Amino acid sequence: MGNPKQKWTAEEEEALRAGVAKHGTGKWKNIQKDPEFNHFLYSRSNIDLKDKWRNMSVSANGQGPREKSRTPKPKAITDSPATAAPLAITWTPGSSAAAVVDPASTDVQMDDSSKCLLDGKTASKYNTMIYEALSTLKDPNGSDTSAIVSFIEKRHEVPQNFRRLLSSRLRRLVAQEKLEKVQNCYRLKRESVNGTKGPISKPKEIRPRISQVNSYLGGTLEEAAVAAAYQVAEAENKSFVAAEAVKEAERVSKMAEEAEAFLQLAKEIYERCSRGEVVMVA
DNA sequence: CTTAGGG
DNA sequence: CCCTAAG
Repeated sequence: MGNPKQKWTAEEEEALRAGVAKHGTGKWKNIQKDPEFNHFLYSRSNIDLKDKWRNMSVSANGQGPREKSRTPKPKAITDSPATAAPLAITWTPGSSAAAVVDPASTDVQMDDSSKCLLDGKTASKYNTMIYEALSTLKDPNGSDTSAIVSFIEKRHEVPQNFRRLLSSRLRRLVAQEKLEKVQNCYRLKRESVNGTKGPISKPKEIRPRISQVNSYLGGTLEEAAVAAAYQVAEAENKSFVAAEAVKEAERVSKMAEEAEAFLQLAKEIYERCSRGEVVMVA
């Protein structure tokens, strides 16, 4: 849950620079796959590397306009790592502008401003769709890409090339150990505090919330009806998930009861022993 | 599926 | 980060 925004760490940037130095510009997939860098870049895709390198380059150019001789993307393979892109930047979704961060400060901080509420929900719309599909399909062996695609297509508007996007997303989620891949099937994996700095995964509270039928404001009545149908389906899905959670809670509380009963038994045995009685335990 | 570039 | 167009 710590990666709706996924800020780049200093380690990742270093690995990217070293990777470019080793493989050259444009070999993003190789860099990502390289075992030497994969340790830092496993949660990034080749496309992410490309975007990041572009951002670092513009940042470097923007800072020192007077010195343009230092080309940040050398085609030639350089022996020495860390040739360019000295500054760290933060990527902003809405605009092409990038905020420059003080290079002196180690950006190993976390936003304690705690966007806890937005945290999980702000995740790429596609990730939540995937979780929705997997938690509903509940296939013990996992669901393959086709099953997931067809499920999502029933409730959300998706682009034409959605299948391709979906598979990339799935692969990345597997890499982040958020999902489990069996053969060609993907299964929902238990929430674990993975390598990325995620504080403590708070149990997501399940509250069926009636959201507005937006995105269809300017549409026809029919479109609104379709949207409403989607939301009904989604609500049903959520109540199903909620039911599962209740079952789990009941199971836990039953365990607690048994534990307490056992504790009572132990007490009694202790009492009788201290009175000198001989206690036989069957 | 991978890159490149625009949004 | 998402999307689209090409190899």
